[in-house]
Amino acid sequence: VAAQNKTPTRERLSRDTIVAGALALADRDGLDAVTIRRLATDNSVTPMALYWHFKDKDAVLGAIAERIYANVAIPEATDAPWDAQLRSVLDAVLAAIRPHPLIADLLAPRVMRSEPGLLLAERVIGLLRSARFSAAQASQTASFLLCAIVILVTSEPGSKAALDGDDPDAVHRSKRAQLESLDPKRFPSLLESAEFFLVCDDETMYFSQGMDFLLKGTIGIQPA
Amino acid sequence: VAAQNKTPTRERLSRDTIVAGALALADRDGLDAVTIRRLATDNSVTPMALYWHFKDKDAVLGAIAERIYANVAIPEATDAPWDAQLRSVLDAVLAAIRPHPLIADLLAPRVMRSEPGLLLAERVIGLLRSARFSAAQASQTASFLLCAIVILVTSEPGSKAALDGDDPDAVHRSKRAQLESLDPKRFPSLLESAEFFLVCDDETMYFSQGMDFLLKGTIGIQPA
DNA sequence: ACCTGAACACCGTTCAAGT
DNA sequence: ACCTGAACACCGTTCAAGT
Repeated sequence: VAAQNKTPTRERLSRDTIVAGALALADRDGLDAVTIRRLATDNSVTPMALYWHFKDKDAVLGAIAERIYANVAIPEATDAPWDAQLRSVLDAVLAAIRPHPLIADLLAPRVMRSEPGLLLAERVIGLLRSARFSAAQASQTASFLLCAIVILVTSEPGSKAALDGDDPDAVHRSKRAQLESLDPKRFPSLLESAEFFLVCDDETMYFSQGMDFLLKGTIGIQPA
Repeated sequence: VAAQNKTPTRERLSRDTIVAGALALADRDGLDAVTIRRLATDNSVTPMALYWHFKDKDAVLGAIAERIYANVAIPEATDAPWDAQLRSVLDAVLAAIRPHPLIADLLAPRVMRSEPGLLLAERVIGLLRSARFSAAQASQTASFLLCAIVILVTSEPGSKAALDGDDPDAVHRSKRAQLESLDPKRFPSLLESAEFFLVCDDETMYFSQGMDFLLKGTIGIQPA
């Protein structure tokens, strides 16, 4: 039952191998599976060994987040309009987060806690400032935008993130049953849309619409 | 150190008193403080007593979420334009969630898992359908909107939600120190906006702008 | 119906000690 | 520098038993 994903010939423990293993584990079994003791056994080591490489569990989680933010391919600044540049930055963030729906929640609170995340924020704030956003508006909008991309990923219908339980099919069926048993008089619109809470018919559409929303919202509150 | 908030003359254990206590505890000390064993001692009872009233811990958390969604004063349907009505519905959601920044994360994944949450979704979907959104668009936009309000609350700068640690002042100071030690060459915009990540100068402004964003975004993706 | 006692299989973390 | 052993103070949950 327990999958061993360690290298059979283990040299040494390192921050990098710990984080890589933790990320893979979280992507497969969810964040709850990431435990100090589990990481230890996966690396054929004692739990306390991890405390030499990381201050505590939170530091491990922080390192996972940092690794993902470091993976964002922030596009170079161009002379394109600010909103087009913003769009491409947000697209890059989405591309980096999408492969990790199960750990997306980890990311939102940690943007401002790692260099790569701060660089991302710097870029977004800069673009907003160039669009005449005040310092306060820019910082608030920037952090909202980054969090919003996270919820776009986590709340994609039918994604693994929604099905927190162990058996995805069972969760799916029970949700469907619950939705279809609703009173049609009280929940007419919900029943019409029920299936779209369970599966995403068109992922590309879903995400491009989400990004459109974020862009339109940002443009909508742009100071005159 | 341990605050006892039980009624000295304890009659009986009930779902309602358990949930009320859990909510108060979470609002004060955060979600991590909400533990079966803590709730038990707060109610002068054995941990296992709770398992008669709730299936498991998740059911307790679900009941907390339901209680908050039940508190949303959904405004009556009027003949006002759909976007004005949407705005007032979202305002009602915000008003219900704002007092509970520390448990806001609990709410997003649980909208569709309680009657009051489903009623809310029904209402929002209905409004979007009346604005010619497709069934898929409407359901996706509705759940995004509800989650977005949550992140508006949780990511309010300087709110208790951001300061997860025990000592809020210490966290605040360390964050400020970290931000101000950034290289001005690489993080010019961030440094300009630094203080707005730490405190919110104008809460009313922050939330009204956030709601404007959500409305503009929704209108922006409205089908032609 | 409502609650307790004892027990199980987990956690994160500290501290002293080993090499 | 890098890791182990033993121990502490917690968790959620089950299961049989009490009233």
